Amino acid sequence: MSKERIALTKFETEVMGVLWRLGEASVREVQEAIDREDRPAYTTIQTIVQRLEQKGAVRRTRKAGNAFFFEPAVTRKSVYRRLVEELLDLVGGSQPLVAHLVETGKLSLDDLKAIESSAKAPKRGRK
Amino acid sequence: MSKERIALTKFETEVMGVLWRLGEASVREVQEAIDREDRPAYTTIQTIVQRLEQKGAVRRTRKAGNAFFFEPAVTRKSVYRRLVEELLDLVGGSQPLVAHLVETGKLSLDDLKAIESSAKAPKRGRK
DNA sequence: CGCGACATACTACAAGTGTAGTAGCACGGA
DNA sequence: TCCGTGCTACTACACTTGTAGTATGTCGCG
Repeated sequence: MSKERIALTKFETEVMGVLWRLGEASVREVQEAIDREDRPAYTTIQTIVQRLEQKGAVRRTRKAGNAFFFEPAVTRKSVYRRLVEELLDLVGGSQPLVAHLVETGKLSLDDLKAIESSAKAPKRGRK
Repeated sequence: MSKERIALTKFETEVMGVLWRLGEASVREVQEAIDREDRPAYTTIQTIVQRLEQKGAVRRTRKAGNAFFFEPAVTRKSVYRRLVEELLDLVGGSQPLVAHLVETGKLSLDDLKAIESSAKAPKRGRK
């Protein structure tokens, strides 16, 4: 279920990133996992997590002490898909996008080759 | 000049897209160029153009009749760079991004090859 | 059992964004 | 020259987003 119609903001996506990495985490853990000079306040993270919960992007799992733990309720892939689609609309397709990446040196030809081969190979892993 | 620190919203970027395509346009022309089911009101486009002007992303060129014409004051590339960088931060690099494109079928291996060769070739064209 | 520490739930708020209405001016045709 | 039509300048507004404070609850230690 949930061919998610969910739209996440930049910050929300960042928090999801932590959750995807950790699998499950408390608000405190999320805050500590966020690696930035100017780390947001605990309650800020809390708000974000709450909004994510309302949007159905995370769900509570268990309670330890008086703290809740949360886990992702949407897949990384589905969220990335939205992000990427939005960008593609803006720049006019993936071809131009990748070309831009190569032009600006963000992606080397070797990278491309690497991707090609791993794509050709039966791509083991979660479907 | 202007190693632009400008941040544009989605809609603003869309309007810039029109301007980059047309080179120069009036508000009316921009509105007509926007191809959407639910086309925004004329004054909506006007507001966006005004904000773009304040941000320094467009400038007035001439006046024809009682209407102004505008042209881009920032390059497409510089704007794309920001967009892409933001996305890359979120997804963790261009390699994962392109891999995602290939996986989800947004980009074919042939596309990759095409990009490779055009990148190897001295890339004729507007600089 | 009581207290302190930490968590939660709720509230707040300014800036940014999409969206558009209105008042008034100016250009060009008659 | 006068008028209408279209354009500009200004104003408005609700919703989102990032950011955080406060009040209150509760878990576990001593």
